[in-house]
Amino acid sequence: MNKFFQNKENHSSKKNRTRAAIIDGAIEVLAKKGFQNASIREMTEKAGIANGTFYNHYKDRRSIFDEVGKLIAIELTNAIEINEITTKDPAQKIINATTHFIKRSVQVKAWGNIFLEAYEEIPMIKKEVSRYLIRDIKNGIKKKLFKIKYDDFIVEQINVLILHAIRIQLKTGQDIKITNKTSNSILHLLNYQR
Amino acid sequence: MNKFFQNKENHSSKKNRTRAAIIDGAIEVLAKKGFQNASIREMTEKAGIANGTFYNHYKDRRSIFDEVGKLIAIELTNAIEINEITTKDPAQKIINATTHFIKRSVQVKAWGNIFLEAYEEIPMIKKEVSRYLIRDIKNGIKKKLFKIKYDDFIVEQINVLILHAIRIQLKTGQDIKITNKTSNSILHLLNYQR
DNA sequence: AATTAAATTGAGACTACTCTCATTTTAGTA
DNA sequence: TACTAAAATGAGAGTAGTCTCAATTTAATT
Repeated sequence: MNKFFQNKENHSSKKNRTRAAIIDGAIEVLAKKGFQNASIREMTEKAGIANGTFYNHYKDRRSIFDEVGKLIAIELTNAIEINEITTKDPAQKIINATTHFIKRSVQVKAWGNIFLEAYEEIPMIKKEVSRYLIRDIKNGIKKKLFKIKYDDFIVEQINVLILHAIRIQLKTGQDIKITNKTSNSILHLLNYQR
Repeated sequence: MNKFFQNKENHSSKKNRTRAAIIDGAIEVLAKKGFQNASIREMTEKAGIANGTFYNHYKDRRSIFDEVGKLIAIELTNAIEINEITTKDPAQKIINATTHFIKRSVQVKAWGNIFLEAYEEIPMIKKEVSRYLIRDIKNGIKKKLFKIKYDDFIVEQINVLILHAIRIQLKTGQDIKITNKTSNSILHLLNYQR
């Protein structure tokens, strides 16, 4: 089992270590079974703790899902931050961010799968992953590169295309062509003047 | 309860009438609870039949979901056929079909909700609802109206935008502006030369 | 009307969970 | 080391379903 969040808490309090174990267990089960079929029993089994312990830390399945979803959104957004490029071209920035976001989501399959399910369910996630996109779109519009008026709906449409690229690649394997086509379509939506 | 499919079978055999009752019941429950939480118990209650009767007609929840999903896809595609316009402009045809498809999906909420869930799950649905779209796209490319190469992936992207428009309107109410923005984005994806 | 075939019924055996709580164990502190 | 507060435990009560099958009812046929 991937102990990503446990490893972060190795030297933290017992409470935090147990929470992290639950989180890692939950990620495994949520990714494999989806929210509705992810039982708390199986999460605690994977985490190596007793069933009842779960309830010392979380109220129910929904609350662990919320926490896991947010943590994953933050980790995936990190992939954007870490790989940010120095160009001033907003189109380039968007393509770069999109590419790395998709790449990471597909490489860490459990994250990708949970992200797909959590995106519509947890409002904070939409915000978290849209930050850079919104900044670069507004910038591109100001520079007259994108011949559109700014509109939240177009941001959502772009997100939906990104989610689709992730979904496909989680199903049929990593494929840079899919990501490139997605980038291309995003620029079309933004009415990018080449 | 909406008895749409039962009404079609009013003068059919007992077997067909019972099946139709199960289908109508299942639609109600699937729309309200989603696939995973739609119990067969509740479906048969709504249908006004005994629990065990379900199993004379369907193997399990998945098999009724498949049938319902396909029936709904066909009904929604009907909304395209019925409203087809005579223009030869493929762009117009696509916008018209999209508009009516979204409208119907949003008006019959149960259908819209089930369609959203079934689209990725049941391959036949993707095919069924893409038929007209593919025809018009190919036509538009031939006429040099859409400056792209034909690609199944772009069809999927368009579908994904349509699904998104439906999802939003099921959540926040019918809104022609959302549909229009979606149509506009579809033409952008097709690189439509105005 | 009698017969047979088809369809329906619902009790109940199974399965699989959620969540609580009295008890035990562990960690941190004096 | 002894103490105490925090955390973990897991048995079990409660809930909610799936699916089967012997018995019954209904429909169709002769």
